[in-house]
Amino acid sequence: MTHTVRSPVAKKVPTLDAGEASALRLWVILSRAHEAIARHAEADVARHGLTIAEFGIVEALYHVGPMLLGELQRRILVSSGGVTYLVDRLEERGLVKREPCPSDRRARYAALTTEGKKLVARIFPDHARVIERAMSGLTRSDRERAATLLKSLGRAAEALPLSSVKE
Amino acid sequence: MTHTVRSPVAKKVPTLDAGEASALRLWVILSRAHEAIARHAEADVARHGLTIAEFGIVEALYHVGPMLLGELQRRILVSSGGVTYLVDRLEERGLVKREPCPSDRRARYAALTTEGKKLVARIFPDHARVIERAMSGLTRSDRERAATLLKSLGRAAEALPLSSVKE
DNA sequence: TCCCTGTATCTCAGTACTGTGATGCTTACC
DNA sequence: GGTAAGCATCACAGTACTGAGATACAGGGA
Repeated sequence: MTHTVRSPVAKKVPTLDAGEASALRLWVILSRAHEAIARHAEADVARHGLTIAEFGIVEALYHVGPMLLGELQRRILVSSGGVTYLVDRLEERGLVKREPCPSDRRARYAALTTEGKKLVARIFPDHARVIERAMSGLTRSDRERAATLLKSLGRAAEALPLSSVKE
Repeated sequence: MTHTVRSPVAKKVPTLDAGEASALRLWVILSRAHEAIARHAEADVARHGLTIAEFGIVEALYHVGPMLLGELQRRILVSSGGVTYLVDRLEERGLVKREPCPSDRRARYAALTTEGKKLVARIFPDHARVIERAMSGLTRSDRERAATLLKSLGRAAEALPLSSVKE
């Protein structure tokens, strides 16, 4: 994914125009930046026995209140089986409980238990500090510039259908 | 991770200063953007029976030439067991072969087979187009702006030691 | 020469999911 | 009022890795 190619086979990819080159380069850099930040986030939540996805759930429930499992699924971007699995695990640990939805008997809420609320209240401030520290490579205004750009990028990519199978 | 909080428990996190808020917000946006692009990349390489990590390996070998397994590991950011696993799989499919390193008998090179080279030559141009399409939310100059910002972000985060265990 | 420390790769059990398909409840339309 | 269609949830097999140790070699010093 180097785009200043120095290899003997470089001539074989002459079809790379400047737009493609900038896209590939950004893809590599985006991946590495995400990976680097994710490592910090993971290491932090792992200290409390949580994965990133599990933390995403309890944090969402903490800040939004009880949510339908389907809402959680869309929010933290996991598969349908994934939410079930994650909520099962959090329920076993006594951090989350399931509750019936009065208006739709198909659906169920996930909500934090008292213990779950205490846990999030205890670890969230530290987590925020860890993320800020991990992001210390950018000033606050650069973070906002980056956020603006990445928001456009993400929104467009989410809206775009995956390129269909050709073979 | 909403930072304009609307929940009944919002008062419980008053310790979030503006720097932390911008960092958390960027973390969410970065994750979603990465996830959205990654879906396109995955869907594309999956058409050829490859994962992103496997594609990363053959692409690196294509553009750089034979590499030590350790070099590959650092380049595509997987664990040591991961490189072994990935190269094993690519070797089984006849895309990659291992070769001894003359100067160090512990080390081994991975190199593309003829078939591997043909595969990359065939799929890389399409892949570049898929990535560019996935990135169509940003103009070329915005991509470069984003790349500059993310490079700083990633470099700093990689250099920073993971926050140590406190309990 | 013989350690001793460091590095490269491999092994393997374990993990955190994903994807497919089934099930049960609800709503909409005949 | 029956039946089909649509969601939300669940069960389970499969997958792509990770992480911790084991093994083999390297290189410098006593």
